[in-house]
Amino acid sequence: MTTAQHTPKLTARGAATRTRIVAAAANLVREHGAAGTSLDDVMAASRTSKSQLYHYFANKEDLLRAVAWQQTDRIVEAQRPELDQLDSLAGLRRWRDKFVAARDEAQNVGGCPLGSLAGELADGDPENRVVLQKCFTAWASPLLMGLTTMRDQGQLRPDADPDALAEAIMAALQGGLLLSNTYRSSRPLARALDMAIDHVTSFATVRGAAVG
Amino acid sequence: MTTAQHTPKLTARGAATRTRIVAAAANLVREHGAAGTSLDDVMAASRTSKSQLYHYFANKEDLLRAVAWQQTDRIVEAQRPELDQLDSLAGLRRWRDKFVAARDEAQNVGGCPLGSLAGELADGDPENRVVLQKCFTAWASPLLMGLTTMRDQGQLRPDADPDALAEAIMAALQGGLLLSNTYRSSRPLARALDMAIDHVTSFATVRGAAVG
DNA sequence: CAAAAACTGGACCAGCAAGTCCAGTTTTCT
DNA sequence: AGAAAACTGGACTTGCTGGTCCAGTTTTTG
Repeated sequence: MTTAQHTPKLTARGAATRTRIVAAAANLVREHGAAGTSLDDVMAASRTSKSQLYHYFANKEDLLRAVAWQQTDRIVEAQRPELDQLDSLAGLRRWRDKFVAARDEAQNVGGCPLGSLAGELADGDPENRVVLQKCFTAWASPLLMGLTTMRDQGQLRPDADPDALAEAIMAALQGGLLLSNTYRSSRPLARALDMAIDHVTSFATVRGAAVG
Repeated sequence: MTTAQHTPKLTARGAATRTRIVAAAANLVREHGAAGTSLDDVMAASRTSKSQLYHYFANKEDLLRAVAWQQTDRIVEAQRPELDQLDSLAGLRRWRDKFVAARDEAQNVGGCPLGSLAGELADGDPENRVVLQKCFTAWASPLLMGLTTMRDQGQLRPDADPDALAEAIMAALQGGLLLSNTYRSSRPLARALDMAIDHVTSFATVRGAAVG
């Protein structure tokens, strides 16, 4: 992904410091949520000082936006092996399995790092929403491409709308993660994703069913 | 719904005060989220004092749990006309339409009041999760009953699992609301719910299709 | 009608939050 | 080399937060 930020000129050391800050903040946000993460925590975890934070970021929300980018990179990167072959029903199912397994490994604690960020940031600065939208789009992009390929190859009927399908899958994913976190069980997520995949399957042609 | 709390003995005035506090807190939480709502805000909005808050609630989380109950009541109550006839595909679609319309009326600002509460409370006191689970269950309950009826009446195939269907619908709903809030558009919600209803439809019998 | 219990108001506190300031060091550029 | 710009540390300020305390009033109850 490498979602480059518009950071004009940075020394090697400066860039490293900035990266360290964002990484530390991302870890904290993943564990305690955005509101539950103080700048002091970020300072301690990244071994930096207040003035450095404000040297690299305008304010906390600005830092949080950078965290959103980083999370997106991280998520997309972690799922690259699966996302890269999301061009068949079988590939979609592998992606689902990996996701559910990952949640179980994390004992279903903590929702989607991007989803919780969205919940806390979406009602703030309008700039936040722009960033979050781009993050979701970036995340869904491999999904969208895979679905488009499937349709173009004739695995899905021509009337299948890859855009609508991808968006619905993302919704199922987010909602599933929220419920799974609340119930401390991967079951809601699994059911939500199964529903989403069944939905895609309902657009499959004979050929698509054979491939998938 | 009337999810009664275990409030031992309360004077008429005391009960009124308590209700006033919860209602005010619920409004604030709906607008600014749980973390964004201070007890001072609640005091001002409910015309009460600190000591009253702590007379009726053990601490902020306790108040927030009461808010979750109240939100659930409110949600279920608001949708009673539709939820009561959720025993056909047509009824399900009416419910969907009402929901999407309501979101558009609210200009898609603010996510699900219960969903955002879940995001912020689920990782705190374990008691929080118990309450949230009960809230989601209460919300999904009419859905579950409707789907069960549909299966028992032969509108859905015997292998349809009302429990799984209801949970998947809730996930689609929550995820759809999150994305709709982020995109300030009801489109993601509409697509997610359409997917969910299509999923139910895929279990419909000839008879069910006729009724729905 | 009194005493007990329920209720109320608001002053107060300690801690922590984001954000500011500035004096000093290191790196970069010419 | 030497000035400018980038970078660094940390003390400090201001405001708010959840939570405590207690003195006083109202309501309930024996």
